[in-house]
Amino acid sequence: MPELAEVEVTRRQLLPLLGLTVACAEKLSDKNLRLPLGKGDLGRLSGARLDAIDRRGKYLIWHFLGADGVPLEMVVHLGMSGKTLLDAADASPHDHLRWHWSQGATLTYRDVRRFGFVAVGDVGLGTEMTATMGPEPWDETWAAQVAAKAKKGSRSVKALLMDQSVAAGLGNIYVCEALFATGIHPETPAYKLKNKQIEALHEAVQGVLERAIAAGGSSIQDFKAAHGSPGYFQLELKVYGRAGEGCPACGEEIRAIKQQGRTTFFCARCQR
DNA sequence: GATTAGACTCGGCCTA
DNA sequence: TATTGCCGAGTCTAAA
Repeated sequence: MPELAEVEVTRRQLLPLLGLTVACAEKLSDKNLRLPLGKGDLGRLSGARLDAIDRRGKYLIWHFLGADGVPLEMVVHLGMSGKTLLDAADASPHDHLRWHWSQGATLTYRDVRRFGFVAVGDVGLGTEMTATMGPEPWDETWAAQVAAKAKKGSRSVKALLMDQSVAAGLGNIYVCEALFATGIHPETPAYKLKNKQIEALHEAVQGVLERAIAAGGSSIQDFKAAHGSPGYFQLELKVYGRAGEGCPACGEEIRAIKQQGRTTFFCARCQR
């Protein structure tokens, strides 16, 4: 559940926990996540009341008031395959952490590949961990900030947008989709982009993410019935994962290439 | 030409 | 073989 849209959907799904207190938090697995939890980190959460959950890029920042009256923070990154499950209906060998809350609720952190992590610390941990991150998609200065970085380097627009210090929250799927929506070839050197193109990219990024969040949100409604993963699979992706299919705009075959070790999907006729 | 800082790419982390 | 992400190591490049 990796890119900004999925993280935001996850955040909204977790809001019912606000105001609840952690009875205890436990480790379910000996295996470390990307960052190992410090000894006693989970213990600090016992008796802590959850006051807010914020998102910055793909990071979730949880604000607690500790049992001793001192505020603390928990930072969660879902990596490639991390999920947070409220009152998980099943168990998995990939369940790593569980929080037991007042009023009987439980939250499970499940992560097959373990590229994600959970960290607990003092106030400011979340800010510290996201200090070098670029603007959020709904930041009015997004285009200006991205343009400044685009003019500096020599790399492709795809690589530029994938860089979290340039623009927060974008990943492989939504970068491919936003480039398709604006008709920009993914291998275009970033410094060649016109300001108008970057402004168009900003609009496309917002549109794609808004639709993805809406799709994820609506899929939560019928989640029980669907018994499937919300998000991508219900979202109408125009090019991502569609190599060999016809472009929805012109019918040209959608191509897949590798950039920075990641697959890029695009239409060579629509994107130049 | 040699040095250096910053930009950039790539492999590895994991599992199915 | 593939993969929604990220970071550190190593390489490249522009500038002084």
